Amino acid sequence: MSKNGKIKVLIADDHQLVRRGIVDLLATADDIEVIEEAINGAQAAALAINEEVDILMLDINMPEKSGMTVAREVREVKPHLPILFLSMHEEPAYVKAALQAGANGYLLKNCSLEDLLDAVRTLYKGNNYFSREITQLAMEQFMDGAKQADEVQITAREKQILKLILQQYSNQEIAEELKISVKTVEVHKRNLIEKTHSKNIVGLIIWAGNQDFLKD
Amino acid sequence: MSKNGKIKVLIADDHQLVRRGIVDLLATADDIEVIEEAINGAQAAALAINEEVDILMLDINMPEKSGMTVAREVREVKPHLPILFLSMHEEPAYVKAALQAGANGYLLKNCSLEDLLDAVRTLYKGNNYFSREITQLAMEQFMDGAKQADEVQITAREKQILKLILQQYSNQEIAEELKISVKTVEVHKRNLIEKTHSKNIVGLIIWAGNQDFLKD
DNA sequence: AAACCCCTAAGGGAATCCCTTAGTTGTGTT
DNA sequence: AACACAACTAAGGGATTCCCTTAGGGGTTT
Repeated sequence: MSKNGKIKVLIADDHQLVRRGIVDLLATADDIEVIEEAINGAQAAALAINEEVDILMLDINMPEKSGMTVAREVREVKPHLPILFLSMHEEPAYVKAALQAGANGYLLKNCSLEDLLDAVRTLYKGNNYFSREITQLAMEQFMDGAKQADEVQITAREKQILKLILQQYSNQEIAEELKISVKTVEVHKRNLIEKTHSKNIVGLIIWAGNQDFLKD
Repeated sequence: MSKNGKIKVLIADDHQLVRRGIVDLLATADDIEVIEEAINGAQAAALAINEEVDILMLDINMPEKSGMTVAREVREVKPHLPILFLSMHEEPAYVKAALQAGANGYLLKNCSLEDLLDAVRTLYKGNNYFSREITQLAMEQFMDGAKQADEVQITAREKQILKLILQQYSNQEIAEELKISVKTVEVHKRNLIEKTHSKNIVGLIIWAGNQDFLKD
């Protein structure tokens, strides 16, 4: 905490209007102050590591470095700095990725102003804060996740083949590229479709579109 | 214009933080006032039609009704009301869709505060305003668009079939659903793949993922 | 060693892809 | 009215992929 006793917040978001909204809002709280604003991931990581900060508020989609990457980097240097993700996405994939990156909180951008203040204060106390929607989501996943134990595990080979599929390679082209038989390619493809509970390639492609491990 | 001579703005955005940012910003200009805020598309359309408004500021992605739909509806009743789109997306598909819906302006959410004020005043004077990035985009498209004349025109039938494909229907299932021959379904499928310059279904599905006319 | 997963691969029938050809309908043009 | 044109329909036929079954080799876990 700084000399004046306020919670020092670093905001990273590439949208000026969003930053503006947050800054103005936090200004209304006399126990919180925004000390820095970052407009991209690289800047966010640098500031979070070098400056004295109590809370790191991160947008997920940023140029240079994604929020996930920033979080991972900061975690290595300052493992106890609370990181609050602010995102438009409530898809499970995003939330899970954020948690794996070490998030202490995850707020949707359509949250209420009170939620945001609550989140900052809660994180500052060392606790986690997740918005209602995310908590709800986690509960649902937990519920039928107990039965499914899903989570779709893709092997390295399958990932490799999936990437080629997404580049519109035919089975034969994939076979040539990887120097294996067309029949083997068919098997991998089929396994991918089954693992993702798809009915055919279409389902696989749609599923792949919602995965972020392919976008590295 | 209202009695006090200020430009009356209606803001529609489902993210409270974004609305807050815009409202606070516009409050700094003494020739502009925000008279209404809508948190979804349906509300935005109703307010824009029934209230006295000078500028309609629309987010593209909103629950209930998308910004595009709102714009079209408002256009029918008030053809001269300036509509300013505020979006995170600078993909050509979004910008084109906005223009077709009758946009007078298109701003990216990472625009500067001055840009936003400029945009409101320019639209109020009856002119169009597009941010630098969008203008740039339009110029590029215009340049090599002269050669390509692209724009992918999908027929109603093809759209109908594409939606079924995306639901993982097989050719046979589509044929039964639409009461046509499997051979005909194959033709439509093939035409879709060619129109979208895809090599196979995979390309079509990926292309479809970037289209928003399917998400109505 | 047995059980298990991953990668590899083949056989064979069903489905889809890909290319060609073509009839019907509606719409707009001359 | 005659013509052009695009959309929708459909079939034939070879190439490719899908789908299911079976199966061997290599690596890890129990």
